[in-house]
Amino acid sequence: MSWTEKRVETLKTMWGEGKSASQIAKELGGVTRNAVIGKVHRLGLSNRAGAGGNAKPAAAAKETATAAPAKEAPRPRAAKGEAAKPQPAAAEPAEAEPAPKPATPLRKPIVPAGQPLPPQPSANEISPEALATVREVEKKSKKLHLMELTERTCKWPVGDPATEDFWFCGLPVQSGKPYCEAHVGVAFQPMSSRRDRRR
DNA sequence: CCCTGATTCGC
DNA sequence: GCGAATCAGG
Repeated sequence: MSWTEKRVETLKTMWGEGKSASQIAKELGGVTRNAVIGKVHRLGLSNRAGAGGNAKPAAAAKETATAAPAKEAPRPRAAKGEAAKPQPAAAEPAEAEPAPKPATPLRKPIVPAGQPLPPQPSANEISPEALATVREVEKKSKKLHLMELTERTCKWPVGDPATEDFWFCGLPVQSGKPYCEAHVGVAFQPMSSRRDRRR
């Protein structure tokens, strides 16, 4: 497919209407959203500024270069069958989580027999609302076992690690975080009403 | 995971 | 000029 005047017209119109590149591509057919975006840029209307006068040049000057002139990153674009992969490799999500964890680290779910149970993160020390939510979610939890956890399953521990009544939430995690929405909510609580247990 | 636009560069 | 691949963010 080529960019006939008619197609370009449709593109301009839709883009002007705020339609997404993928929507436009779908409408036009025979092109991908990349093609649409590429065309949009070439037409100089990337800014979403309706055709005509561009009152907002912007575009350039981002935060890429910053204040490090000495260390210019060339970022050679690997193309088709050429060049190697300068990619820094993906990170290992299963390990190392800087996120504030509940009282029970999932480092080692196994608990030596005869040990006092670690405080249940879902038990005390959290707001009533959050607690209620967690309780709710626990019902829906997938009850996954350690080996069943993936990068995108909630790793919130539920139950007694020393018994069979132990599993991980397993619900879909919230982008990035190690937990599902509900558990992120309680895990990232700004410690405050953390009333100390008299002890 | 889904999605979005932005950019680069071989073609 | 084109657009896939990639990057970057939601």
